[in-house]
Amino acid sequence: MTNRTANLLGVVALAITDRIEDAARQILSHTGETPAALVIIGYGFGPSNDRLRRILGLSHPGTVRLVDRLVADGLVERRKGRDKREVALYLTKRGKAVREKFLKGRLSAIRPLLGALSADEQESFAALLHKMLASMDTTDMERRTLCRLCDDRVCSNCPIPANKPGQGNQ
Amino acid sequence: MTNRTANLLGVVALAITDRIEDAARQILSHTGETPAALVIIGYGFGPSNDRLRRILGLSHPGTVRLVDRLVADGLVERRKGRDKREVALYLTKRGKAVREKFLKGRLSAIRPLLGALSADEQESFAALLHKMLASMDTTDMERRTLCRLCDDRVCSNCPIPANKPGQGNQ
DNA sequence: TTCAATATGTGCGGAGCGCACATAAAAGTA
DNA sequence: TACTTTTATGTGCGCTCCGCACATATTGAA
Repeated sequence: MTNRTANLLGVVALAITDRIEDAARQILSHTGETPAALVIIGYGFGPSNDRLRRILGLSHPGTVRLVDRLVADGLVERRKGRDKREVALYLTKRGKAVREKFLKGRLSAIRPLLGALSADEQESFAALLHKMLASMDTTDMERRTLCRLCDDRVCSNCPIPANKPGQGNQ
Repeated sequence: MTNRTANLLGVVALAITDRIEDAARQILSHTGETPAALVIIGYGFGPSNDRLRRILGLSHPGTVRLVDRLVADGLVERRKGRDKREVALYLTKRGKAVREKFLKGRLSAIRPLLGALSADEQESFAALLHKMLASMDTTDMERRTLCRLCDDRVCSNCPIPANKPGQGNQ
């Protein structure tokens, strides 16, 4: 009964995204793709507006306005990019702190659900999740989109590495 | 490494809700809690505005406007409730068809991810999900909120039954 | 009968986003 | 070099979804 399993997975997914959104709301004053933007920019490679847009899956103007809000909140700063056209986005000190808080909050929102499983069960569970993710055939950009809320420091042996050799850091 | 597992689960949850939202967008002309409203009302017990509100986790005015949109689209009709105050919400024929389409689309959005697992693995996976959900201690209303997108026809042995004996159907 | 509780609805505004358009810079082409 | 296309950013405008404050009608309780 794949459908039964699919339905259960749907419930867990909904429960978790609800919880993560709640956590984000308590930390940030903005919702939508704001936390994702914070995570992506926080990798420190200075993404352009356009690069950020592709990862978040937003329209271009939507991304500009999102960055506007982050700048207004003092979380992000626009620096000069490689071109005179491009901007390069970086987190401010405060932005880094908020990002940190969100990543912690996200894991804290998820962890309780795993508490019901024994250590062994958690291992099997992780292996199954890993297998599911590894089997998705996605483009490089889609992988970054999937991982737009990830805390990469706890993601050892990432099943969907967006960084292929020779591509640099993001 | 609970955090690693939590992170993996977060990615899968995000992937699935993204896919479900995409599916919903192709079927409905509205987003947000609209699909959930359709599913809940579709159980046919004629929920009041206020009851719907509590399940969806929206404000009261937000719910009124949501129902307004559904009525305008010809998916929902407001009938007389038990009081002269209450309304009783029911799906129209078209509403039922759209609900059906959404539920199918939702499962279709989730299923591919399970395709990577063998039948045995799916069984174990379902058991683990079941255990996680069963362990959550939630109120009756929170359970309905969790299950607000569920297709209850494929959910045999529900880990979080919102219907306790003697409570009727929803 | 008076007052609180319950249920619905409205006026208004804000957040988040997309479309159409404008502008600047870089890259390609004649 | 001059012209055109592509790339990257930003603006004007409006839409959707939603919440707060407020208004109204009905029910129940004192």
